[in-house]
Amino acid sequence: MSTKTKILDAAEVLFADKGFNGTSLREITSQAEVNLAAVNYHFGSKKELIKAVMSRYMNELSPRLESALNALCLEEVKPTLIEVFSAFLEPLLHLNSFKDNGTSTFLQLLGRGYTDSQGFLRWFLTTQYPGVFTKFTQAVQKAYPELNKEEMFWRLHFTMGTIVFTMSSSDALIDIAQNDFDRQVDIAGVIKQVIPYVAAGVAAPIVR
Amino acid sequence: MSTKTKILDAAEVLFADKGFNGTSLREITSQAEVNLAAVNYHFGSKKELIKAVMSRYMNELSPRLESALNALCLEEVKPTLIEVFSAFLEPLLHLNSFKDNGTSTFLQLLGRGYTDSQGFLRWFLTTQYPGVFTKFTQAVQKAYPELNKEEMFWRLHFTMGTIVFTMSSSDALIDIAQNDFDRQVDIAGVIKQVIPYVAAGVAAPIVR
DNA sequence: AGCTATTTTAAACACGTGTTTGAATCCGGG
DNA sequence: CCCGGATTCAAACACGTGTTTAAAATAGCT
Repeated sequence: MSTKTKILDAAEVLFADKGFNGTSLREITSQAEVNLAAVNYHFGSKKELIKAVMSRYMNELSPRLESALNALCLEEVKPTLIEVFSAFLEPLLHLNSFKDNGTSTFLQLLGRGYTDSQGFLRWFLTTQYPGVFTKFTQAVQKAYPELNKEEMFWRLHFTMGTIVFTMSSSDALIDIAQNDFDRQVDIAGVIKQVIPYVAAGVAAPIVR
Repeated sequence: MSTKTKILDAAEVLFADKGFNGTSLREITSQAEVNLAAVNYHFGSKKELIKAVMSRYMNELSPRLESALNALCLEEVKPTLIEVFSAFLEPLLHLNSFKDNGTSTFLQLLGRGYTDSQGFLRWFLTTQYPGVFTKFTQAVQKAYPELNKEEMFWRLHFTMGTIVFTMSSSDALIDIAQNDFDRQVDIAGVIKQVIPYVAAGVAAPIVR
């Protein structure tokens, strides 16, 4: 396995667990069993490494997600919000076959990216992968046309928050749930629980 | 104004903006115009300062919140979920008269506390202020008794995520909203938008 | 094999961090 | 007034950070 890959593999789990600022290059390189300088040699800087970690996942996810949402937009029948959000399920779970715990890791990274480092990652994602966002809002608009632009803006950000925040602490939550309710829970189970929640939230009656 | 207060005042806005790990004691003390060593003298350590910042808000918030939720539990009529979540409104907005931008700052701090520093703040809050959590779950249980313990666990955490995450990036979101929709938005407006969302989410049909 | 470009390595650099120290200063009560 | 505890202050400490350097090792090609 190449040094680059070893670094990316080690970095993504540490970043997901302890945040970008909370993870040092020395932790990453010793976990990856490579020299400290290798990060700057192969990636240039820590910031570029962060982008590379995210890109590896986004390049796997975004084509599948875009085409799933696209299919929804092209159908002649109006989709339900449940269908819109369910369109995320297959692409997200596919990350598990792309990498062990891929879904969970990616969602945790997404959560980190929103809060760490003053949202530079939000800028990175929206500028580098704009297609996902536009397709998504199109799909929601089609499912729930009564929602005006501003209401949709807020509800989609609430949804983003629900998903991202839940997933960024999903490991801890799953632990608690398994202890308290004595029941096997995995990331797919959490996602299936969250879909009705966000769908109902977006579909909430409009107050004006 | 006492040195202790000057430190707390400077620390809370920096913590809210850049996170706990992302804010250095030197930033805090120079903003507060006090000597660097004052933090360790008055609070002992940075960790204790974080706790002190949160406690100042929680001591203001928690009695009002508990009594509002308590009132809801004691009524003989079953409350709606909207009413349960609206119980948060007055206590939260009261923080604005306690301090400039108090509501926004506190919610941002809460968001930071969940993601920064591996959730030691979550431990701090749940152990130091358990009343809020138990009263809250009691109120929700009364409003929606069909929800079993496990489903409620997840939906309350989804709700927590929505609130906390939205608020931790509320400044950025409010900026975007004001530019894109040419409309004045404040933190109270965001809270009023989020209440129907989370109420609908918690009230979503149960899938078993 | 021999040469070149790529990669790895250990060491150092410059800086930022939280914390501690001990002297200087302030302030209230006898 | 003057003493003594509380507070402030500049300085230093010990350590961790991302990055850079230049030499050593490796790999690939003719």
